[in-house]
Amino acid sequence: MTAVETFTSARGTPLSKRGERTRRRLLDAAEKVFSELGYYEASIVKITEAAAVSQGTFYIYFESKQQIFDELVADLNRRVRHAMHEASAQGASRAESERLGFAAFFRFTAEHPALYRIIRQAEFVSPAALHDHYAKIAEGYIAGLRQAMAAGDIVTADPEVLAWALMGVGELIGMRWILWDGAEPRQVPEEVFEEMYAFITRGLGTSGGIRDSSSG
Amino acid sequence: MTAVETFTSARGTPLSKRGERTRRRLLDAAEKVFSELGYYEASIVKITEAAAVSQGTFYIYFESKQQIFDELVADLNRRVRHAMHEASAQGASRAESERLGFAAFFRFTAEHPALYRIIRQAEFVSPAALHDHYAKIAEGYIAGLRQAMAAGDIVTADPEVLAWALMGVGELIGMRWILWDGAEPRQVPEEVFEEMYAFITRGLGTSGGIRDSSSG
Amino acid sequence: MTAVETFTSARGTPLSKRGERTRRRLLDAAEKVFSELGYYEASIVKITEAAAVSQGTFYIYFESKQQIFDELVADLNRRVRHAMHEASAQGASRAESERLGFAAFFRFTAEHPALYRIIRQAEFVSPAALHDHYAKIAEGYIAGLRQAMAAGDIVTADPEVLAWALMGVGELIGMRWILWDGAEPRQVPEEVFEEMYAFITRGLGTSGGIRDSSSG
Amino acid sequence: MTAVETFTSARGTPLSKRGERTRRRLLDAAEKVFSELGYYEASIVKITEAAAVSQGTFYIYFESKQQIFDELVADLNRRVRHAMHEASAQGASRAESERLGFAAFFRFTAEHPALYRIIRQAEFVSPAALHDHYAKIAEGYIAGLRQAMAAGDIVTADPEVLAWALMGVGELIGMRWILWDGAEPRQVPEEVFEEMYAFITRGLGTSGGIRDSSSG
DNA sequence: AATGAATGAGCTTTCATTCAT
DNA sequence: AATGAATGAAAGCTCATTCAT
Repeated sequence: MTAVETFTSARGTPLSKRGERTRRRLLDAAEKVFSELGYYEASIVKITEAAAVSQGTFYIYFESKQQIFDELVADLNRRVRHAMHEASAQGASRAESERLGFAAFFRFTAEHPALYRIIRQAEFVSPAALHDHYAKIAEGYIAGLRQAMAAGDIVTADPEVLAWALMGVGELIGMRWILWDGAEPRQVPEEVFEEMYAFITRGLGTSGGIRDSSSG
Repeated sequence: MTAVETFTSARGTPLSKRGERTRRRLLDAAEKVFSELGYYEASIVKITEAAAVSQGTFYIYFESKQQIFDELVADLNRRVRHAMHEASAQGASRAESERLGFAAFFRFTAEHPALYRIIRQAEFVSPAALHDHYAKIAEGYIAGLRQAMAAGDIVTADPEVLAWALMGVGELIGMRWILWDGAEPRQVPEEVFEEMYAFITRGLGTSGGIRDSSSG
Repeated sequence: MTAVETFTSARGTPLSKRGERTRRRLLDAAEKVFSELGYYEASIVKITEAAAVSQGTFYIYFESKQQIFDELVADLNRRVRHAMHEASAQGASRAESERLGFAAFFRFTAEHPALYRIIRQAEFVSPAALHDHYAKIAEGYIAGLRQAMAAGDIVTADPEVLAWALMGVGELIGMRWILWDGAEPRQVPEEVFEEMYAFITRGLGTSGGIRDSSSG
Repeated sequence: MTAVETFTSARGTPLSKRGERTRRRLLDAAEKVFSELGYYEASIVKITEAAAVSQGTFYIYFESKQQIFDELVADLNRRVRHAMHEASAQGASRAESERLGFAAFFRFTAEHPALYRIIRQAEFVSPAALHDHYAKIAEGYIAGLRQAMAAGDIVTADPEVLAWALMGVGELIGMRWILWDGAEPRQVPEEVFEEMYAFITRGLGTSGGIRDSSSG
C-alpha cells in the first residue's frame, strides 16, 4: 500500500523524470476539465490543451479517456478517505470521531467541490469505481460503529445499515448546502451541522454527551 | 397543478390527436432508450427508431435532446412523488407515514431502477432538474415534519435539515440494496428496512409506537 | 441475376431518387480515388470531397471504407467478365473464342487501367473478393475448354490447370504491356499479341488454324 | 554484383559492428512484421518493438518506412532469383532447366508465402520495386530462351513475350495452388505441376524429351 | 549509438440538427 | 404531419517522424 509507486506509460514502460512530469500535468488537466465539464463533455483535446501538450502525447501515458478517469477517481477516493480517517482518528470517543469525520468530509467537499462532482459522476462512467468508493468508506464506519457498540456507546444494531444511513446523510446534506449553495465560504452552516449532528446522535442512541469541535 | 395539460409542438402550436400520439410515442421511446443507455450514449436516431418515426419528426415535438430529457425527468419526479405521497397519506401517525413513504420510495426504485438512474444522471445533464427533483420531495417532507412537530410527535428541530437527512438515508440505502444488489426480487430486505427505520425513528425522537409494515 | 436491383442505405432502408443519385456519385468518386491512390492512401474525406458531399453523408450509404471497396470490386468483376464473355461468344471455334476473349480482356484493361489496379489491390484488402474474381473467370474458361476437348479441338488435359495458366499469361502480358508501358494508345502491340497467342495455341495443342481478329 | 556490401546508416555514414547488428535486427523484424501484417497495417512501433530497439533508433538506419520496405523487396527478389537460378543451372537441357526453375519458384513461394505476398504488395507501395522484380526475373528467362532457340531446342519466337507468359503461368498457378490452397504441405500438387509443365512444353515447342521430376 | 518523449496531421466515425419535399 | 437526405463540427485515436538528451 505504501510501496513506492512506479509510474508507467500506457504501454507499461517506466517513465523518465520528464515523462513523469508530463503525466502529472495531464492528470491535473484532466481533474480540471472533468470537474468543470463532466466526463462526457470533456474531451481529449480539451485535456491536452489544458495540459499544453499535443493530442498524441496523451496516448503515451493513458490508454483512453476512461482510463484516465478511473485513475483520477481512485486518486480522489484515496484523498477523501484519508482526510476523513485523519480527522476521526483525533476523536476521543466514537461520538467525537463521528463528528470529526463528518466535518472532514464536508471540509473536503467544500474545498474541492469540483472533485466531489467527479466522484459522483463515476456512477455512470465507471460504476465499479463508485461502488468501491462507498464500500471503502463504509468499511471504516462499520469498524468504528462495531467498537462503539461493544463499548456500549451506541445502540446495538446492524452496523452496515447504520453506515450507509450515515453516508447518505452526509451525502445529501453536503449536496444541498455545499454543492448547491453557492454562498462563500463554501461550508455547511454551523446550525445545519449541529442539527444534523443531533439527528445522528439520537439515531445512534449515543449515550454520553458530546461537545466542542469545528463543524465544516 | 392538475389543470388539463395542453400539449404543444416544439414551436408552441397545439397538437392534433395524431400529433399527441406521436409525441407520446417519442416520450416512451426516450424513456426506454435513456434508461437503457444513459443520456450520452442515447441518440436521437435511437429514440426515433424506437418510436418508429423519422429523425425529422423528433424536432417537430421537441427542441432538443436536452429538452426531452428534462421533460422526462420532470415526469419521473412527478411519478416518484406521487407514489410516495399516496403511500404516506395512508399513515395514521407521522411515524407510520414516514414508514410508508420510505417503503413507497424503495418500491418505486425497485420497480424502475433504470428510471431512477435517469434522475440521478440529471445531476450532470441538467443540474436544475435534479435540484428541482430533490427540492420538491423535500418540500413534502418539510410540511409533514412541521405538522408532526406541532403535534409533539417528534422532536422540535429544523425540518429542512431533517428532510435532507432523511432523503439521504433513503438514497444511499436504496442505492446499496436495490440498485447495486442484483438479487431478485429487487427490494430492500425486511431487516435492513427495519434497522433503517429504527435509526430514523430514534433520530426524529418519535414518541408513540408504530404499527403496520409493508416495507418495499 | 437480372432482377431489378434495389439500392439501400447503410441501414438497409430503400433509397429515394435523390438518394440513389448521391449513392452513385459516391461510388463514382470512390472508383476514381481508389484507382488513383490505392485503397490505403484513399480516405473517406477524399472520396466525399470528390463526390462533393459532406463526410457524414458517406455513412448514410456505406458502412465503411471496406464496404464501398468491396462493392466496387464486385461491380468491376461483373464488367470485366461481361466484356470477356460478350467477346468470346462471337467466336466460331474455341480458338477464335480464346483469341477474342483475350483481346477483350486486354481491351478492358487498356480502357480502364485504373480499375484493373483496383481489382489487383483486392488481393490485400479483401482476398475473398479477388479469389471470387479469378474463380469466376476460371469457371468460364473451364467450361469452354471442356467443350473444345470433347470436340477434339484441343489436347485433352486438366482444364482447370489450363484455365489458370491462361489467366496467368493474360495477367502478366497485360501488366507488362498495358499497365506499365505508358505508350499511347494503351494496348498490347499487335506482334506481342500474336506471339502470345501462338504460344497459347501451341500450348493448348489447338488443331485447326485460326486467323484474323482485332488484337487489343 | 558480388562486391562486398558496405552497410551505411540512413545518413550514409558507414556502420560499426554493433551498428550492423542493429540494422540487421531491424530488417529481420521488418520482414516478420510486413509479412504478417502487410505494409499498411505494419508500423514503425511494431517493427522497433519486434527488434527490441527504440523508435528513434529506426531512423538512424533507415530514412523511412518506404525505404526499409524497398530494401526488403530487393532482398527478397535476390533470394527468389537466386533459388531459381541455382535450380535451373542443374538442368541438362533447356526443358529441364525450365522445369527445375519453376519447381524452385514454387518451392520458394511455398516456403515463404508471406514473403511472396510482400513482393506482390509492392505493386501499390513501390511500383518501381515490383517492376524491377519482374524485369530481373524476365532477364534471366530471356537469356535462357535465347540460347535454347539458338540451339534449336524450342521454337523461334520473341523471347520477351515468352518470358512474361511463363512468369504469368507460374504466378497464377502458384497463387491458386500455393497461396490460396491452405492444404499442407503447401506445394503445387504433382499432377498440377505436370499438367502445367506439359502446357508450357507444348507452348515452347520443346523438341527433345524431358526426364527427372522434383516438382514443388 | 541509442533513447523515448513529443509532435501534429490525419484517420474513421458519430451525431444533433436543418431543410426541401 | 411526416419524411429522410444532408450537413459539418467534433470526437477518439494512430502514426511516421523529429529531436534533446
